[in-house]
Amino acid sequence: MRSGGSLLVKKMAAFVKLSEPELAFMAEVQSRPIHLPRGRELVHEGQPGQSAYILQSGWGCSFKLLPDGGRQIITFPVPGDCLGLRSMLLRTSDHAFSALTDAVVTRIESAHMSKMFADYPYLGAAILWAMSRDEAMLVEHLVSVGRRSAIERTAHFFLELYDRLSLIGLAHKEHFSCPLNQYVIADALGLSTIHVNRVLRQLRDKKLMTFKAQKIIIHDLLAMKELAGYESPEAGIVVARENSNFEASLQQLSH
Amino acid sequence: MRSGGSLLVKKMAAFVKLSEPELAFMAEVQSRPIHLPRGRELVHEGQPGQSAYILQSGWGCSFKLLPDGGRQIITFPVPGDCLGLRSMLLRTSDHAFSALTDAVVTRIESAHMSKMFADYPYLGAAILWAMSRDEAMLVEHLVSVGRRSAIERTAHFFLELYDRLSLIGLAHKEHFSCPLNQYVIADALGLSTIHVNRVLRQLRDKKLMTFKAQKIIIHDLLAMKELAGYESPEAGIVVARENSNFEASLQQLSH
DNA sequence: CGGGAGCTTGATGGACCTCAATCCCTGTGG
DNA sequence: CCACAGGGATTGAGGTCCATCAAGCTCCCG
Repeated sequence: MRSGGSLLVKKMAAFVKLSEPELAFMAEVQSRPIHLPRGRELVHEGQPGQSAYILQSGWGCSFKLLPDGGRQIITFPVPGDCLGLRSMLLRTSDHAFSALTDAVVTRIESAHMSKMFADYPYLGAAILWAMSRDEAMLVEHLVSVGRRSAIERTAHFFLELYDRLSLIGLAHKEHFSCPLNQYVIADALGLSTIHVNRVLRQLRDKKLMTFKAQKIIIHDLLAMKELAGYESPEAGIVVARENSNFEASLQQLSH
Repeated sequence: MRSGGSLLVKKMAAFVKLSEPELAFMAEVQSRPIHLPRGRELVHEGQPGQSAYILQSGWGCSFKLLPDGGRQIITFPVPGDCLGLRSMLLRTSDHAFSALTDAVVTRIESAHMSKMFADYPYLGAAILWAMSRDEAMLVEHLVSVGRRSAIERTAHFFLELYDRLSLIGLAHKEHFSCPLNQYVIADALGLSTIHVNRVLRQLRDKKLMTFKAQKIIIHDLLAMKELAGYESPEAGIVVARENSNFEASLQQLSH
């Protein structure tokens, strides 16, 4: 796998094809790999002066804690995802990030990030696209928690995960490995652990999907989508490149 | 009120002080005002080829509909807020926007938006800051719906609204006008109308706040925050300007 | 063999939803 | 000036979904 950003680049390539210098730049701006043991908190809520990170391998979760000890998981970053882009602009991080498995990240200094916007506008556009995509997922998550029943919500969650992992080549046919336990799933979906367990059994009984031994098998993709009201995200738009300025890249997006 | 963007500029000024040319640019890129009658849908879900808009006056809601007829309201844009920034980058809008009162918006073409990033990096940074701020509110919304009880959630919602309106000068002391009805509040908070009504009565009985005749009066701000577990957002960071490139603006943010 | 992490199942209760009805206010038209 | 309609707020009764409490299970690892 070539140097620059590996899985992130793979994901971004669904949006815009990157040139050799851009790939080189992506490789150059990343710190050497930082290894996180399972359970390590990389970013704390309220921590000031953040950099951004790229998750290279392993899974994590970003979350907020409540005064009563409750926890809401915002998203589960998987390899190729960016962390903390938002906290670069807000002064402090508004949420925490913690590794769910042993993981590897690389850091990107905010100075490099701004150089990227200035000198490699296509990269900047691609990052904005990735941010928008994440935000769209966040919206969908809100819809789930606000308006979908426990079983719809759970089905929707795994379908989304399936699509995300497919994009970076970590899902094969209708199965993929998933190192989450029922506790963290509950905290993501706004349910109790026990109810998550019951819902998973329902899904199994309905022969829709099975979650066992860190493996997800989707038995009936169509019926799952039907149940969850799931719509696949738009396929990526590979932007044709005629010149390399940011203006053009955004303009093309709107046509 | 001077030309360029009025309330949006006022909001952005909490982040970075804008120069005369920047203000002029902001004024120039906006279309003439578009008047929307109450109830008009400006953007439909799935509509392709979006522009961004600035809401100049009136209130609206952005939302997603579900197959079963349910609706999840994502946010209530108020004057000075941007609409549809995200849908400029994703090919289609992932949610709808509808005017809740008679409203006025101006449009910004995506070509202008890219020119802004290229030629007025401070403006670009300010827009990214505004996007990040919106996303942080979205996260907080998710936390509310996922993990807070109905009364906490409701209290939190009005406190956030209070802070947002204060920022643009639309709240005075502890009261502000609020053209929402219990139906839309329910759809935002993931509750039924009836339950919203009961919760509002509880808040009234506890002498925390009153919602009557389109007016919110917060009687006990401290107790409200205590109940909701509410934290005010960081005060804006007014970035000192030494030069006008994007790199510097981002660098300064991280210190 | 013991212990711990995670999964599973049952019983009970509560928060919130649904259905149904009434009330209030405002605008409208005869 | 009053009747009426309609949007919105309010209240009650009953039911459901999901949380909480409590226990037992399985598997892995020391």
